[in-house]
Amino acid sequence: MAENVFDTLVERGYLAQVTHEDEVRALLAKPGVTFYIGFDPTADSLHVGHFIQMMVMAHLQRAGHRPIVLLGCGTSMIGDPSGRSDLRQVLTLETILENSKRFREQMKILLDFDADKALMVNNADWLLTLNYVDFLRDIGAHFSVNRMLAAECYKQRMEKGLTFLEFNYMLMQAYDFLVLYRKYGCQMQLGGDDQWSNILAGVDLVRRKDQGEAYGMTFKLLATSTGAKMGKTARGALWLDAEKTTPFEFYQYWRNIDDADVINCMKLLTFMSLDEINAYAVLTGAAINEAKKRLAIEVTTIVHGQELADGARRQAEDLFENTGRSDRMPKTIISRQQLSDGLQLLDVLLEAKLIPSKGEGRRLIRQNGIYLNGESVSDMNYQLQATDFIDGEAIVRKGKKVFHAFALK
RNA sequence: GGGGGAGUUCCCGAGAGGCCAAAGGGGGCAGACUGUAAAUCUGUUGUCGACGACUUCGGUGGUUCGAAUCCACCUUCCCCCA
Repeated sequence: MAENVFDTLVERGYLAQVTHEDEVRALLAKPGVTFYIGFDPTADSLHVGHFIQMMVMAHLQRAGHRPIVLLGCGTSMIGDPSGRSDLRQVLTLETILENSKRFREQMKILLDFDADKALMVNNADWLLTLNYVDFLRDIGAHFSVNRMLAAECYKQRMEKGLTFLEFNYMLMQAYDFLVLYRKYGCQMQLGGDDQWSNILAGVDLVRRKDQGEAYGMTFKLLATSTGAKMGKTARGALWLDAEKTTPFEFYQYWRNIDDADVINCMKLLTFMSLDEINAYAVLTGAAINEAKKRLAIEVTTIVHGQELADGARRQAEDLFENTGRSDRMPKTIISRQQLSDGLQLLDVLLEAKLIPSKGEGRRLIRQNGIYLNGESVSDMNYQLQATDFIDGEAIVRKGKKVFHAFALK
């Protein structure tokens, strides 16, 4: 049954705001609509926030529409002030271009670029060569500063201060839409809900300049049931790059998600059918763990592929449900010579980066947070001994969830 | 261009010559309880050869027995006026 993809997006809970609900729904009923989402390459990897946007594009592409991924190398030179309380660090063009290469690769995770079924373009191609006066007369004339200042996205910045550089960001993004409309017949701009003001500006501009049929739509930002931003780890964002967030860490993030957020995440981050998801929604208590496992394997498979996802899942099972050791766990090699010379446990932990300092290590030991082969260590000056290596391996656990193997060579 | 204010530890934010490694909160980490969840409670949160020592309060110099606190210059940010 060919359902309207617009309804799918609504049902799965992506939708936040639409400029013209009825028209957009009618437009998306028939395949062939070209739409775009912009991504500013301000970091060297995409993260889960971008992943949601990619999921939306994938749903639309599967329904026969044509996505344009707009790499914002030009806009990154400015920095989007929307919803930010501080000035973005100014990046060099070199960094931006390097980042955009990675974005380009990661987009292929969910989008099919064969035979122009999806396009990828870069706004540096038209923004960097703009003539200032021409641009002001042609585009700037259509913007009301009064309206811009009233926009929600600048609220925070009205208190802390906003530079003219950043203030121009909205014009750049609006101009992007106009360019894509003219060049590719792109009719819709999508984005996270924080982009609503910028998207509206673009829709207005296309309508004013070309009397074009332009529409905009935003999607909810990934948030927990309590409203906090989701996708944060101790070391920053939850990245899609396996070098920055390992598949195991990635899997574990979803495996440990709040009960209240599992179903929502399934809808937003996997392609599981709503029927199937609803079957998980009835679970209560400890049974919800089944839903978390399913969520984790589904998302990890999409992002890292089946092989790595399975590896992550098995590592989790080995560590938490089975023996407490895994062939895949992080490992540090220790030589017999080092051991016989005398090895302080604290030094080794530091070396393996399980602790950032010895002070932290001592605190952990004092609070019973370090385990050697399953036994809590209480001696701060503990020296590793040959008997600690069972089958040539000593397993250290920090807290409940961080495992590390030390192998004797 | 003129005037005023501010930069403190991961973040917010107290401190106003010794009692300051610096209140309080948030966050983080660990423990208890659990279901690898949440909530709650407890402890902890600069570094090290650790009842001591060393390095931190935007930067550089200075005053002082002693400076996050006083002075000078520099720097960044904010506010008001133009």
